[in-house]
Amino acid sequence: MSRVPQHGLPMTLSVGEVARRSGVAVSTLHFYETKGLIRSERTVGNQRRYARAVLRRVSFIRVAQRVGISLADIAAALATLPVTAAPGREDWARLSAAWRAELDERIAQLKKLRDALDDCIGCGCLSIDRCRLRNPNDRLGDDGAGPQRLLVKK
Amino acid sequence: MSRVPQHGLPMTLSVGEVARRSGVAVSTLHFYETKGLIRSERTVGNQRRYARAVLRRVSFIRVAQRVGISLADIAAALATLPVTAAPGREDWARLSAAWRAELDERIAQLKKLRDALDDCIGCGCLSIDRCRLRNPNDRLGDDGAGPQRLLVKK
DNA sequence: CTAAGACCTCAACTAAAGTTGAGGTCAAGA
DNA sequence: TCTTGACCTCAACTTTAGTTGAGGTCTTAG
Repeated sequence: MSRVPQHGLPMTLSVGEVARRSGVAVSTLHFYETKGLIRSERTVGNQRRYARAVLRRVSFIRVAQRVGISLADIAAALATLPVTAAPGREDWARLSAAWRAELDERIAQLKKLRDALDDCIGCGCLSIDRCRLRNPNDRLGDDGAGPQRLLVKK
Repeated sequence: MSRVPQHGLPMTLSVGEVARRSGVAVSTLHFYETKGLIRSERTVGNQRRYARAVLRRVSFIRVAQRVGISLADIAAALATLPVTAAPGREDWARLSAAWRAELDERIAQLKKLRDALDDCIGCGCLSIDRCRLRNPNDRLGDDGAGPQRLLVKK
């Protein structure tokens, strides 16, 4: 594979190795690189070589995506990491904490939604215009004058 | 606005009325129609007229989208509704129950993720290759031979 | 009757997140 | 040396969920 120092860990990883270890496609790694989410050095032969830390970044990216955060936002968060060598535990912890807040919010939203749905199942009220699922701010039903507000805020 | 029978409710809604009441853009309603998510009759002058029930459908669509369900899946669910006039409460209730299951699953996933993150904040382990957040199946860390499995299953 | 505002269609455009392919280089084993 | 598999770049294509605009019709209040 690659030249390995005395002990057993290759110093750098090729794009294929990163792909295999992280589970994302090579093309995706290229893509992430164009988006500034990850970085690589090049060999004399112009091939990418990644520091092992890239695996952490990729993991972070996938986890964050899974929570529904856009690559742009993820890039912004990653940009707050020191560009210098290796981010410390506090760096990751800070980001983790930020994601945790995101997560908490999303969970809370989903729960509210689910509880509303529960009510709806009982009463069939998804078909009732004043349903609080549709109109969570307790505004009056859809025959009122104003525009109806939906949960979706986009 | 439109000709209204004795009592006060317009029988049908124009696209603009639906847009105002549902909070989605006219172009979006057109778009939903091309995707078969909603249906309309036409006036002699070729303008769309919607049954009031369309508001329910649109609400349902937005709520489902908010939960992260694709329009295609929503369309499939809506397709199980009777094409005949007005879906009854049981119809909506059935769909609601289905969504509830979806929701429950998503909430559970997010919670698992959050709990893992909690651990990570304590130990900074997002930077540690064996982190269970990255490797939830308790496979061994990233120096093992095989590909690393991520949470993201896509 | 006429002007304004709502509506119509259709095509083109956008953005996100990648994937696919063509055409060419690099590295390593037989 | 030769060939195979991994890499490289760059452009084009894909899907989802819409939005925007051009060019034209309807409807309604004044």
